[in-house]
Amino acid sequence: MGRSPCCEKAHTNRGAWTKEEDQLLISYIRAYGEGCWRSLPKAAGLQRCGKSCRLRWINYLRPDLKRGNFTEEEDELIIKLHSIIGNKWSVIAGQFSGRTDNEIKNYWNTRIKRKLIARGLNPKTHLPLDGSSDHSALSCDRQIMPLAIAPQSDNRLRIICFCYHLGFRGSEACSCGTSYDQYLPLEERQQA
DNA sequence: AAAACTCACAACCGCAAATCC
DNA sequence: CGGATTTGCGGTTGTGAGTTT
Repeated sequence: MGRSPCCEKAHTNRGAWTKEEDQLLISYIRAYGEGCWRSLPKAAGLQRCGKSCRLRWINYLRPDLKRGNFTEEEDELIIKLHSIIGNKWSVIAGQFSGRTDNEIKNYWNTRIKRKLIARGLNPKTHLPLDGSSDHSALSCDRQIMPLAIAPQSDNRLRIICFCYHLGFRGSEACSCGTSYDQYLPLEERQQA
C-alpha cells in the first residue's frame, strides 16, 4: 500500500512562488495563524501542497526573519556548533534568532565548507586535511559551551552542555566540566 | 558580445518522528 | 495498541544572476 502522496500533484503549482501566492499565504496566516498545513492551502485559496506552504512561510515569509549577510561571529558559531553536533541544522538554527535551518544549511554548503577547506580542515570531521589529527580536542568548547538556553523567572540563565544534552557523546564523559542543568546568575553570564 | 562556468539560494523529495484516531 | 496521517528535517536539485574566458 505505502504512503499516500502529501498532495494531489496534478492540481498543485510547483516552482517559484508568485507575489499573489505569497500574499494569499501571508494574509491567511495573519488571520488564522499557523495551523494545519495539510488543510491550509485549500483554506487559503492556494494551489500548493501544505509542505510547500510551510517551507515558504518558514524560510521566506515569516516576519521575524533576519536575512542579510552572516557576521564573522555567526560564521564561527556555526562552525563550532557543527563540529560538535554535525548536520543538525535545525538545532544550529535554534541558536540564531531570525535564521532558518535551510538558510544555515545553504550557507554552510556554499561558503563555510570552502572556508574550512581553505583553513586546511575537513568540513565533515573538522580535522586537519593532511591527516594529522588532534585527539585532545574531544571536549566541547568552553568558549561557546555551555550555551544559554533561556532566562529563568529568577533572573538566571539555564545553561547546559550540548554534548550531554544531545547525546552526542553517549555515555562518554565530556571533559568540559559542565554538569547538565547547571544554572548561572544572569549578571555573571553577561560578564563572562 | 556571447558562451561557458560558478555561485547562491529557493524549492522539492524522501524519510523518520510525532501525532492522531 | 497499531495503523494512518501529518509534520519536520536533511539531502539534493533547479535555476537565475554574476563572473570569467
